[in-house]
Amino acid sequence: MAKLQKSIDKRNALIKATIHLVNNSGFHATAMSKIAKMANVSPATIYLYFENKQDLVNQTYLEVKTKYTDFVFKTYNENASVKTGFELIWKRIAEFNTNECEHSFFLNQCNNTPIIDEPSRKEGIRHLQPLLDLWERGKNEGIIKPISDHILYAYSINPLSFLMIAQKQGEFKLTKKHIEEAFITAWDSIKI
Amino acid sequence: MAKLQKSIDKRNALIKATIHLVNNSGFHATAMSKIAKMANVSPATIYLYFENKQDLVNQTYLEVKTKYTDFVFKTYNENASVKTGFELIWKRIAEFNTNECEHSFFLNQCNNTPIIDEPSRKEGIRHLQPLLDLWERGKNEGIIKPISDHILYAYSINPLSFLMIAQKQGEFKLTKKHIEEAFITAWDSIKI
DNA sequence: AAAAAAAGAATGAACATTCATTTTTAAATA
DNA sequence: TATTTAAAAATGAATGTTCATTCTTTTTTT
Repeated sequence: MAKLQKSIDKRNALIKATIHLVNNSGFHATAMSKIAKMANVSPATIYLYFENKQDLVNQTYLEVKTKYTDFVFKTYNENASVKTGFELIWKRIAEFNTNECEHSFFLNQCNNTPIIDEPSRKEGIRHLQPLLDLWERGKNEGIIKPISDHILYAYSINPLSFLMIAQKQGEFKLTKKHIEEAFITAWDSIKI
Repeated sequence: MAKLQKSIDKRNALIKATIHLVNNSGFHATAMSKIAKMANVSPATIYLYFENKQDLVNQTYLEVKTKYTDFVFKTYNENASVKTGFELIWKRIAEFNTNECEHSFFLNQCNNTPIIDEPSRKEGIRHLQPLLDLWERGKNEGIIKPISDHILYAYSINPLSFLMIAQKQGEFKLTKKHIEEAFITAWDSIKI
């Protein structure tokens, strides 16, 4: 194993452990020593890869968010119709929420609590720019309601996060049928 | 001032301080000594009112949740039509989210993170029983989509929480006009 | 003056981070 | 190729701080 690879493996193990522990106990209840143990390194080693605990969580957040964005737009095609384009993106988001539940839950926690530094979180929903552009087009074509992107997001995308959390908490099982119903509901909420 | 009243005042001050500090720093980053200072009591005094920190937060959660539910159904009338009934409840929830932002944010944090004991959180959306009953009626009348209550909630109620958080984070200003647009969107998402 | 409530200081545990050493790596030399 | 060696990486233990909770004393109430 090459030197660089080994380092990356260790860093990845630390990030994975951070996600898991922060998800289940929260930021401040997660001790560096526990993260170290789960990643099979010494606590001191963490500080070779990250400045401090806050830096570790900030970097984890950025990494997960990038992974999310990449996944979501992987299959997107700008030439599709507004509805088809929306469906492509929406279904990928749903897939990410279902299959990468830990990542998804972590992102949510970061977005809804004061875990993360303001600067790291401040970007808002701009990382979904292609979706915002699609909505813009939809508004121009008279297909999408002429309302704030935040409201469009709140009604068509954010509900998936709630369903994912409800599922994690065991209140609810998100089946394929539910996903289909949810998509129709999402579209009904933003279409004219 | 009667003895009992004084105690209640002190307890309320503690709960208020807890909400404020947990909102801005999270549960584990909020020291009992800071809560005490903000409530103008000694740290030791907290333990006359609450068993420990976890108990303080659990009780705060239950109290805020009760306040929320009471507020939301205060103006509700079971005899109204499904759409009117929904509007009555929805608008009250929106009002609570806007006017009692601190309470609302606190509830959200408790629902989306591992702050709260499982038993305290486990109730799910059942505290909104009159709304669930209304939806049941709406489904029977063929007015509301015949889908899971969790999905109905995710699309018609939960978005308000997202908008409230976006507002708190300064990304977005929730105006009266936005509220109207959001209501229409909520109804569009669940009506048949 | 006895009981209840409240206070501030004390205690002990947990934690983030750093320190002093050891182990590993890989380049240089034979 | 085998051996040496200096640098890099990793470690476990130590450090100093913070914090929840408790203890002892003081203040307030009745």
